[in-house]
Amino acid sequence: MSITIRDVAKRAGVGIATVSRVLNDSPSVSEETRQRVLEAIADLNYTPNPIARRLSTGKTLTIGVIVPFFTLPDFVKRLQGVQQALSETEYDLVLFNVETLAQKDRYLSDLPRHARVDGVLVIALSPSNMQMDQFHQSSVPVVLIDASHPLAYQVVVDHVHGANLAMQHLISLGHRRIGFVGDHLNDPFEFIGTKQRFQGYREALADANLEFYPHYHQQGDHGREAARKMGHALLTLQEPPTAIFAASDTQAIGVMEAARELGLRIPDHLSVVGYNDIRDSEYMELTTIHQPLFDSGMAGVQLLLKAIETTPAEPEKVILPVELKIRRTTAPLPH
Amino acid sequence: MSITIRDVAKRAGVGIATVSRVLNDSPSVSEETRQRVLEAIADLNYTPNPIARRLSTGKTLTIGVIVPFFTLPDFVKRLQGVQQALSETEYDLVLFNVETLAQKDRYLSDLPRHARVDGVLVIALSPSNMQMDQFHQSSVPVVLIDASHPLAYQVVVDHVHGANLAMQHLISLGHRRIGFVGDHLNDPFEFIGTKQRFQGYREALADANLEFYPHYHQQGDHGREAARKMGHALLTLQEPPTAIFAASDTQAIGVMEAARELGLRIPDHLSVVGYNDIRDSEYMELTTIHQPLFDSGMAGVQLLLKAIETTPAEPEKVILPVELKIRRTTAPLPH
DNA sequence: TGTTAATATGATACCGGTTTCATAATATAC
DNA sequence: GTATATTATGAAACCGGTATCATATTAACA
Repeated sequence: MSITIRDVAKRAGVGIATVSRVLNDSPSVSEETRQRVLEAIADLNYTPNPIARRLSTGKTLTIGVIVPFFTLPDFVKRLQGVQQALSETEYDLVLFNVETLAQKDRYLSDLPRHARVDGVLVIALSPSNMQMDQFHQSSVPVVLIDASHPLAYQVVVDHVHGANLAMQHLISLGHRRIGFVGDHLNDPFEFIGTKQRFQGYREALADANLEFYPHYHQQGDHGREAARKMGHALLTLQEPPTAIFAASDTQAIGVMEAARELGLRIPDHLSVVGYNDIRDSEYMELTTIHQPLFDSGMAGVQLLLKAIETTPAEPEKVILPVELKIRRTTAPLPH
Repeated sequence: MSITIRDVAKRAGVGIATVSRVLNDSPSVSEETRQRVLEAIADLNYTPNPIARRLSTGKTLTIGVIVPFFTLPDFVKRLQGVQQALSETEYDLVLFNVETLAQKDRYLSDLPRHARVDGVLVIALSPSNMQMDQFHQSSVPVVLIDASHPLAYQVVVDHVHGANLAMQHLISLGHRRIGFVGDHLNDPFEFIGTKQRFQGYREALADANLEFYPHYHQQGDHGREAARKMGHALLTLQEPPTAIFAASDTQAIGVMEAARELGLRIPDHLSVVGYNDIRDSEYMELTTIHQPLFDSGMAGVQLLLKAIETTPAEPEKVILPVELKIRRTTAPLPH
């Protein structure tokens, strides 16, 4: 059917090994022969069959990316970084979207088998010990982005620190009654960011000798609407908080909507800090913690490619910085 | 290194052909032999190498998906439909993100070669005649989603009709001065939706015997911020429109922001209709044209798989319906 | 019971590349 | 001018599956 290396060899009057050498830029081909082969390749409009190459070399030139809820802006942004970095290489990106725990387990168990991919990038999901074990046994490198496992390569952000930054900012503005709006702490996917942000919230309170009031802590589904309800709940307490730290910008926006509905002006009556610094945040002038979503994807790819090429002994860990972006949704506590 | 079919054959005391038969559920294997082979497979923890299988069968079990700006909500939603549909099959999804014309051409030219993928799904990008030709020559099926080419399988939405619905709604409410906020008509990517919506706008005006005022037509970059500026421009005209049809919900939101800034209440002072019915729209109670983004992805996959399996003669075209969703951003023209 | 049909199975060619290894041709050294 | 090192090249093995085809075994039938 299609043109193979043997057709080219025949046409150029050489052996297939020579054609292969030309294709792979081997130095030991005479200039004359090389030209003849290149001509035959051009004449026949030949391109090597990548599948055959993969079988023969044992490399799939493919990276598997496992990502949960890939329509959510945070994950999309990370995925975009991954995509961008991979597009500059010869690797293909195979996408696995996870929306259920069953899918998570399925992909994490399937991918190390069969040598389907040369490496796996996992976004925001932490594999079990058994799953990590399978990766090691099949010697398929894994890199976790915003997830953790002691034996894995990781690209992480210190969300405890990020939450601390947000809280310190509010505290330094004089706020003492600070609410927290976040995701369910017992989410079955166990996103590490969720727990870490809450931990940072509590740490910062403790460091400032402020008591933790459980009713200032709201947890719920992710999304603007759920956050609006949580914000409403906080703001209609007998003694409402004067500032709210939201675990994501999306949730911060929900909180601000709740405030608006209740006739509270931001930042005059209520200070709000978000997290992630998504696209909309700058536009909405939201004070937030910038986390390098896109860069985390890029860094993950770099780490993975390194692991694939050199298979070093020690798993590496890259920690990316967070940054407080002060905009217009926070202000000193009025007295 | 890893375990092959030959190891299994040896262990089970059979030939490799028999193991292959067991793997592929061939009926002509005695129950006893089958059990012995299955046992050997389990003992050795064997899984067949998919690359070898691909080379041998000539099927890659892989679908290439070309999508522009895959972080934009509309495209993500379509992609999600594609992903969902593919996850129920044995096909892998290889993602190609397009952000420049060069990338578009590169992917559209590369993918038909080499038999890298069994089929290609193209979202919102229309291939050139030459590119379609290459697909035909290499007999790699293509399906276009929300894009067009006379010789391709297509899943489309009639945006002319959609725009007409939006306009008829506004006109029936008594509006006569209706602005249009949309993307650049001469966008180099030539998204068909852009032109079609504008065409629908003009058609509806003509049908209602309303004149088209060029200064009521704003075009600009996609995105909320650009739309806000366009909205501002329209609303500060000497004789501003009483209603605005925006080519996307994101843009409609921008327009509404402009209105708010100018102290105009919606829908009392200004009616706004969007397009797409993205997630936020329901929440914001935006009157909009619902277009089945997710479903278009699913339909595209179904069409593609059919094309791969049966290679029918005639390219098929699936037309998905649009629907006007009347919510709370449109009202009768006050007099 | 002999013959034919049906069933089960293994040997082997094949998919289209890469890689090893032996060899022919040429260059260099003595 | 012969011996040796270097360079260029092709034949063939290999990657790990699938598929064909010939054959051995068993069942069905006259």
